[in-house]
Amino acid sequence: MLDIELIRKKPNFVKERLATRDKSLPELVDEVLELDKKRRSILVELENLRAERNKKSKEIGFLRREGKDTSDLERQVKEFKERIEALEEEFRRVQENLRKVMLRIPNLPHESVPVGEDEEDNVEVRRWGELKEFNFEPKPHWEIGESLGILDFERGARLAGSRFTVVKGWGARLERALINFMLDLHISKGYKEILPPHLVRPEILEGTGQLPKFEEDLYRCERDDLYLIPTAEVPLTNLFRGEILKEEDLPIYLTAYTPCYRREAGSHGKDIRGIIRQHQFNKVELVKIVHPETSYEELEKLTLDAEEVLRLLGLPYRVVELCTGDLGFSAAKTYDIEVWFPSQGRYREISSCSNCEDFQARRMNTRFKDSSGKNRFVHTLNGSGLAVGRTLAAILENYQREDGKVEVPEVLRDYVKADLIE
RNA sequence: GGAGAGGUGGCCGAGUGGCCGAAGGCGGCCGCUUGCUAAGCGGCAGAGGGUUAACAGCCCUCCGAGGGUUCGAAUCCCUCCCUCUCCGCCA
Repeated sequence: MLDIELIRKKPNFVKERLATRDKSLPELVDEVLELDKKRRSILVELENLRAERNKKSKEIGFLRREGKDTSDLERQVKEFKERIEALEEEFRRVQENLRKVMLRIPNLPHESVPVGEDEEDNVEVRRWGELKEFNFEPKPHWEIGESLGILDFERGARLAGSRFTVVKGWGARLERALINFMLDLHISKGYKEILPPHLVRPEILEGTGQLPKFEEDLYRCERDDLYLIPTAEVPLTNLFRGEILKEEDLPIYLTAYTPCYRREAGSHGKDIRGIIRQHQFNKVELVKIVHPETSYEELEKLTLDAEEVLRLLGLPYRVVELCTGDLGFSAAKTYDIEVWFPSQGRYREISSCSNCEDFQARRMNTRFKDSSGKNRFVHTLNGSGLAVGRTLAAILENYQREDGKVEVPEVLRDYVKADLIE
C-alpha cells in the first residue's frame, strides 16, 4: 500500500511513477484523491458532532451525581445520535471504497529502475559462467528425465492433471539434496530457517500483495477460507505482522523451504512440456526484514546470496534488472536471475529478488521503534534462493552426457551420495 | 469434535456503567544523587487519525474483531476469531 500522505502531497509525482508501470494507473490516483477528500470532510463533521455529544453526556453524569434533572439534555443527545449514525455509515462506505482502491495500486518503482514496457526492456546487469560446449545436440530436461526414469509426466497427470509431475528415484533424491544444500548455504550466511504453514488466511495474502488483485492465481480451500501459499514469501514476510520490532532486532534474515502452489491461470500455452511451469513446485525462499536506510544494500546482498547457489552448482546464469513495466505488484526494484538452458539456447528465470520497501509493511502493519522513539515501517525484501524444480531441470540439461547419463555437480555429491545419475 | 477459562499499553497485570486511555509492577527514556558494570530519588512516555505553519494546542477513535443495549461501554448482550485447560480423535 502506498502512503496516502505522499499521494496527497505529491499526486503528480506518484502518477508519473505509476504511469511507467502502466498508463492506466494514474486514474486510480485521482480516484484516491477524490475519496480521500470526501472522507476527510465527512470526518471533520463527524468528529465535531461526537465531541459535542461527548461533552453533553459527561455533563449528564455530573448533574446526576448532584441529583439534578437531566431529561432535557438526554433528549438533546439522542438527537445527535441519529445524525452521528448516519454520518458514520457514510464514512464507513467512503473509507471502504478508498481502501479498496488503495489495495489495487502497485508499488512505486524505485528511481533507479529502467523505464520500459515489458521483459524486452529489462537490462542485463551481469553474466557468470562459461556456456558448456556440447559435441552433440543437448536434449531438453524432460527427455533426459523420462529416459532416466526420474520424471514421470504421465502418472503426474493421472494423479492431478497437467502441470503436475511425479519425481522418482534419483530425481527425488537429487531434488531433496538441492533443498538441503540451499538451506545449509543460506543458514551459513545468517538466515534463520523457518518451517511455516502452507495454508494461510486471506489477510496474510493481502499483506504481501497477492490479494485482492491476484485471487485467480491462488488455490483456495473454501470450507476453511484458507489459501495454499504461492510462495514462502507470504508466511515469512507476514511473520511479524502487527508487531512493533526493536531497532536492534533488525535486520532479520529468514529462509524456508516450502512447496509453492500456483494455478497459473494466465499462462495456458506456456512451457507445457517439462517442469519449468508447474502447479506445485519446491522453492527455498529468502526474506529480509530491514531498516529502511539499508534496504537497497540488502537487496544487492540478497541477490548475491541467491547467485551463489548457481555459482557453487556451476550453472551459468545472468542477472537482469526488471524494467518498470515488468515489475511485480509489490516490488519497488527487482533483479531476476536467469539460468542457462542449453536445449532452449537461452536463459530462463530461476530467481526473483525484490525490495518492496515499506509497501508490504504498510499492509501488514509491521513497524519498528527507531532511536528517536518513533514507530516506522520496516522494509521487506524477498528472493528465491532458488526455485528447486527449475534448478533440477537446469542441472539435467547442463550436466547431461551424450550417453544420456547426468553428472552430479560436485557440491551435491555428498548430499546425493552419487556422482552420476544413470 | 465436547466441556470450561480467558483475550487490557513493549511485557506482566488491576479495573463490572460516567472523574478510565486506563492503577500497579517490569522494561524504556531524561535528570539528580552515590567513587566503583549496581542501587536510590524525581520526572517523561500507548497507538492511529483530524485540524494546523506547527513533532504547540484542541478534537476524534482504539482495552481481540464486528454488531447491539444506553444520554454514556474496557465494563452489559449477541456473533466471530484466537489462546489456555480437561476429554475425545489422530501422525
